[in-house]
Amino acid sequence: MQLNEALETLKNEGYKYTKKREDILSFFTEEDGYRTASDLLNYMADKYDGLSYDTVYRNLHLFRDLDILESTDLNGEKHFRLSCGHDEHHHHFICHSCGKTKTIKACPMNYIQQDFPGYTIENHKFEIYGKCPACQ
Amino acid sequence: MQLNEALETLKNEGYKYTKKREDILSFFTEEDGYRTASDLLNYMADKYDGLSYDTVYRNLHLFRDLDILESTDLNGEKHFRLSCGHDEHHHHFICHSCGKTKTIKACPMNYIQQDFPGYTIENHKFEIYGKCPACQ
DNA sequence: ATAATAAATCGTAATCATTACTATTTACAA
DNA sequence: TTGTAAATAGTAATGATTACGATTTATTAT
Repeated sequence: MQLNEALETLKNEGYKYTKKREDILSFFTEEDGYRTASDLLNYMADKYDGLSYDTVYRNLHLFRDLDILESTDLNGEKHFRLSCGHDEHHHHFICHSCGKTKTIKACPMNYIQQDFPGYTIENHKFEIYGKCPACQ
Repeated sequence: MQLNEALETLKNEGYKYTKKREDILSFFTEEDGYRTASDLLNYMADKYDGLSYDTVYRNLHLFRDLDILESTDLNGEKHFRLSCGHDEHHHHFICHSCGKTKTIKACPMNYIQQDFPGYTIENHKFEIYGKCPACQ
């Protein structure tokens, strides 16, 4: 997902353009990997004095609802990254040191759907955690 | 993991027996599935007036360190269940309505270890979420 | 261009889960 | 039964997140 594409999505869905929204999106297009609300607050603090929590969280949740961002729970804190929505279904290795990810193409769900008769499967999570080569 | 086995582990590791610890363990042996600290507090409140947060969290973490319990992050809240440590490696379907689990025997890690040269893999998580037959 | 208005943001407080800490109590070993 | 380290109570602090009235701003209609 690119910055322009994300801004386009916002416009198409009837949301207003603000410089803050562009900067939030820039943060995620520049940063490659999972980042927290607090990472974003730090980044934005350089440019804006007294940015509201409300603004940060409202936009993070809006962007996630619009599939511009995706999120995962890590150590009791939500982490966000640019959505991979357009790519084919996959999962992530996540470096617990730098937050960067590597795509896992294999998805175990293909093999085991039939093992759950009577169950409603709503979603699933497959993540590998460790250190990437750069963080060794 | 049974109650007696868990109490035995505590004793062997040099921890003291208390009725509160037994009751906490009973909660998890009676309840089959993932439960939160707050679920446990509710259960214990019936028997103990003014049970301390410290006691609940300290014991939850102790039990997890001793592999009596295992935990997972769900909706920004830690959920605990009896450990499946002795069984062969597996994962869980988790019912988001009642917290009960179903074992998933297949583990995708077997297929993809070799796709991460230069990476240190520390752990992984594979969970399926949905509704179990009883909660439909 | 200007005014109207709905959306976005600010400033701040509230909430929820979790952690921390001192004083007191208790299990257990000598 | 007494000494001691461990466990707990009572409560405050912390960190992430949510909430909300007041104010500002982007966009639409005039």
